[in-house]
Amino acid sequence: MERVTIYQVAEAAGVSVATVSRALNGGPVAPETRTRVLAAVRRLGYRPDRLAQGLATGKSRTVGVVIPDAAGPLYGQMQRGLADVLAAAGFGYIATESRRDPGREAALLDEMLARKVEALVLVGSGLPPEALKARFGKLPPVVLIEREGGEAGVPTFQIDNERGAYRATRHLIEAGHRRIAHVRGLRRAGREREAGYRRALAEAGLAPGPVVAGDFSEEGGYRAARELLAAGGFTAVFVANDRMALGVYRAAFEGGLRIPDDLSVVGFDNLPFAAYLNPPLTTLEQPAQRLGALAGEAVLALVGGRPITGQVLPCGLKARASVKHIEGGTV
Amino acid sequence: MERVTIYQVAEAAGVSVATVSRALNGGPVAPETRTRVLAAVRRLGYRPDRLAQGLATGKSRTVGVVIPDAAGPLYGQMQRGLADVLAAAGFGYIATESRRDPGREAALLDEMLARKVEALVLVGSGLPPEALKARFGKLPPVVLIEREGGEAGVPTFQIDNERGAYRATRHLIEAGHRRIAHVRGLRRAGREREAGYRRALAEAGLAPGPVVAGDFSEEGGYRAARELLAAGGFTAVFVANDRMALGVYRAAFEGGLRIPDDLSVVGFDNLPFAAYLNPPLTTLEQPAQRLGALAGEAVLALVGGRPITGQVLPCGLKARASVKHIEGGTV
DNA sequence: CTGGGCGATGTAAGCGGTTACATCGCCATG
DNA sequence: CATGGCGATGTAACCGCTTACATCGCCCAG
Repeated sequence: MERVTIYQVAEAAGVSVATVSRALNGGPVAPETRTRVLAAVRRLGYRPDRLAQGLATGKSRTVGVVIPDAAGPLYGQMQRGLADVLAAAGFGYIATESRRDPGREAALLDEMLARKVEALVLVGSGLPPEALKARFGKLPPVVLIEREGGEAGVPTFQIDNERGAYRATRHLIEAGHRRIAHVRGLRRAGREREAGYRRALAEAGLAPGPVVAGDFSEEGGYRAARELLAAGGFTAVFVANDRMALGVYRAAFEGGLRIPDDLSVVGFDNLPFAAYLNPPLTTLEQPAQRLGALAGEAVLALVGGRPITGQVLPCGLKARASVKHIEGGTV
Repeated sequence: MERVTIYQVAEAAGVSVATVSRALNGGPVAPETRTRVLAAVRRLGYRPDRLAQGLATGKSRTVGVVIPDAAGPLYGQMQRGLADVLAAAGFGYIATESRRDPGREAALLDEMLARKVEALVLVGSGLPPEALKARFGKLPPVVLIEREGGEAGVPTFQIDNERGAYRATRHLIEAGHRRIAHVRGLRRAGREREAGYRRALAEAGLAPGPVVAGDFSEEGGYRAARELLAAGGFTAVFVANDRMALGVYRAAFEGGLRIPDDLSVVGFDNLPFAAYLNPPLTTLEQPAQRLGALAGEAVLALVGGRPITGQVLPCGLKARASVKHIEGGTV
């Protein structure tokens, strides 16, 4: 691969390499010289070597993204938002999965630091920032997405899980439900959604219905729902995510319960399938792509030395047919 | 950030930088010296700068991945397979979405080449290799996943869509169906699946039922199914992917048809929701993670100068309750 | 005893850029 | 007319690492 270097461009344009570099990076160059250089660049097909640039400047124009689990359905959207704003600014990114394994995560970070990433985007659960600081000493700027532990100067972007869950639950209450069960999720999102659920109930003077733990998977939702149905005593259930809601649908069907006539269900995430279930699932939409885009802008700000603060994004209720307005009644 | 360089390690260990480099990279070094160097490395927390290494060796230990659409549900799995084998070999990767936009794709490749990727993994549809060659001249080794145009020396890994579709259709035929409709997908996967469908039918001496075009989305499946149902004349339908199958479920329900009693359905992909639909959807499972892993191994082989050939992976039928065994009858 | 060979190590030249500093005209000013 | 200042450009050092080549002991064979 006969790479074209800046020297060849310099020679072709009849100037020095310094001038070529300046012409390319907006340094002080006579307009006429600049066009000559650019012409040579084009003619030769010159493309600056990012590695060499990085070595010389200490900047790699790369950001590292660490995510617990890339298989999540919303991750794709988030990544898209992030990638777009970064790419527009000429930044590349390297992304990797931590699999929720601290050792693995540390190794990934090590590798990223070796590649001189200019910023780190940490998504979801993982090593707490203090642990990182202890292990790695000085770190490049960090942006957190849906992750705890953002101190001052570490912008955190997240979905308002608590408020979303609150809205979901309120939606059920307003539909006339008085006994509302909950299938809980995992980790922080799970806790926050449960909190919102409880707040809505408390505010309405209602006792929390049965609450059972799930693991965010279809199977987990299914098992949780069976447990719930065995107990009975509720007319609606707020499920911490759509995948589990699917399991709930299944358990309800097997139990001979019709949704929403016998049981109303609200999910969370608004996955693509939600609108096409039978009945269509009422759920909360997460602005995942926007979350990614905001994080990307935060990265750019931080890299540019501008301070920036995080944000909590609301999620919107998608009311569909899985919730029934009732007068009374109990499973 | 006071980076520790190889010079500091050399000084601390009382050797020259060359020796440090050799000790680290398995060059000829006296055992005693090596331990001394490694001790210094540990003590100082030295971490080689990948950029500088890359510049010096011409190798970046990075591979570039281009994918049309990262939001696809199977992409996460594929990426996991790929990332794992790459990471185990000390390779990082930069991934980006082309959005099926040739201009964008070309720009991405340009950026990757500038970063001196040692190999390219091209996923799904995109610029044909000849176009790439014309635009970029010499390219690093390329591995194709689910993409056309692999010539000699360009290993291609793909799912056996045709055979999968054939199996799906056979499954319906064996269940007694004689009039089998098809909701077609897009691009190559769509064409291949349709081909398998037609082959199974032809082989069984059956006429292809109504075939209507879909776009792989729930909505597309829904619309296609409505069109199909308006025509009628079939007892089963093979849908080119699970998401569209969901739309078919919806249309069937709205049309008052019960699945599988009035209509049998087979999908493709085995997305997580498939097993939890009502009824559970019979579909074909794609070994996406394995596909990624194989591609990763191919990259490693190519980078190591070993030739390697592509592979076509079969997909397995997950028989579930959306198909009914029948004696006769027509919608 | 001496020269050759070999393994361990050091020296220094790149890799392809950026950039501090020096140089060089040229023009306005005193 | 000499001088200072300024914009455009060139020179060369440096970023952190790898590696070809030189050097240096040391051991063994002649």
